[in-house]
Amino acid sequence: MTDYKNILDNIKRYVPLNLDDEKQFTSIIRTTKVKRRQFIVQPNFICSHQTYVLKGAFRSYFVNDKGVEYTIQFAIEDWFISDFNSYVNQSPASLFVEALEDSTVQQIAYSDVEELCNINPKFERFFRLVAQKSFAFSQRRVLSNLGNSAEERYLEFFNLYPLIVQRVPQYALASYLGMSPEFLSKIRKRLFTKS
Amino acid sequence: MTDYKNILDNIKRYVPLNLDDEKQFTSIIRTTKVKRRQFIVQPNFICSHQTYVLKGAFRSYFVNDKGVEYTIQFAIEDWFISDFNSYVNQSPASLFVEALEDSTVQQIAYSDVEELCNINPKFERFFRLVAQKSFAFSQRRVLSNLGNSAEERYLEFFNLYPLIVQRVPQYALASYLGMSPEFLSKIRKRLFTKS
DNA sequence: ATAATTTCATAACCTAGTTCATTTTTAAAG
DNA sequence: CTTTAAAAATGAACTAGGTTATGAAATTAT
Repeated sequence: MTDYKNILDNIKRYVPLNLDDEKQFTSIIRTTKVKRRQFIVQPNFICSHQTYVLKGAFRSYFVNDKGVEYTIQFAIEDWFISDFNSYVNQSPASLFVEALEDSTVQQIAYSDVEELCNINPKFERFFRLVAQKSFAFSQRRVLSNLGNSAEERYLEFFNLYPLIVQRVPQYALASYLGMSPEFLSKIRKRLFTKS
Repeated sequence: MTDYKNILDNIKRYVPLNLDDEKQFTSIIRTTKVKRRQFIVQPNFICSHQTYVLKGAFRSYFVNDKGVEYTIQFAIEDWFISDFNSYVNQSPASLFVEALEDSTVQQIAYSDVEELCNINPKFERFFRLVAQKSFAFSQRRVLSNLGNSAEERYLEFFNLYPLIVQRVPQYALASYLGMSPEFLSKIRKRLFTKS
């Protein structure tokens, strides 16, 4: 008995769906469980699916040649995650996408999505609106990285996503915010003793 | 006698267009000339158009409360530019978009674009693909900012966009790359005297 | 429970990049 | 042309944040 309500509600925030539309969409969903520390995307493999998080938490990250990690995205309930560059170009991934907790996900394959978009413009529209929103969001992150100090970036993130801050390891958050874990620790101490 | 070939070719890199499609699209284009230093988008005004650069150069940037500028994007011939966040949400802009040279642009209004997408799925698809590509690109920039030193970021940009480097003022490039103009000057000297 | 492994905190030292002030060069506008 | 303004170069003093190292706490697995 799989639960499609969450993901359908998510889509309906962008486009109205009737029962046929819903059936079309759910027919391409595959629900899976993923264990903590398991990878759903790995470098050099093509990221063939977009993953919707029904339950759990994930992060995507890049590892450079010196072994340093850079977190690109977190995803908890009701978020999509993937190596988006690999997904849209169907080219080899450069990121890891790893479960931070035991999770349940709903996956949709690239080819199914493209076909669905072809036969039903509502979904074409949905994915356009999502991509546009994602792009606008990413630009805000670029700006935040350019214009804010480490402490300001942490505070901004904390205010936007208090739930994520509590759920992900500190080193992962530091690597998302563009600072060393030691420095994030220092910032937190400073803020804590101040208040 | 306006030239629509460039912008149509640009679209046709993503979706095939027949003569009717082309007419539909060109009917919503408005061509204008913009003088150097003129703004086509300003903070607090809604960014009602997307702008395609037929001839010339632009940059979009944010100015913080201390008056420091942060460049979000450059655009030369065959690029689109706007305050995308303002455009997609039709909310007040936070960026300036300024002509760096005397330019000719082709603009399309938000409402026309949305209507066009409604009546012709080809354009819905085009804008989806562009938004997806833009998002993937922006994520790569985030990663470059996180993982590379100032010199590496400059070299990466130089290799990708040698033409832009030659055309835009150095302080604007520095503010795009996330470093002070003084430091960019130092980097260039270092690289120049080395080779 | 308890051993093993991750994660986090703390501190001393270090450096990439900033800031500020001044000079030189380049480009815009009469 | 020549005047004026904007942009770039240079260098000295400074700092935000990184690096390295070590021990303490939490989690996780046995």
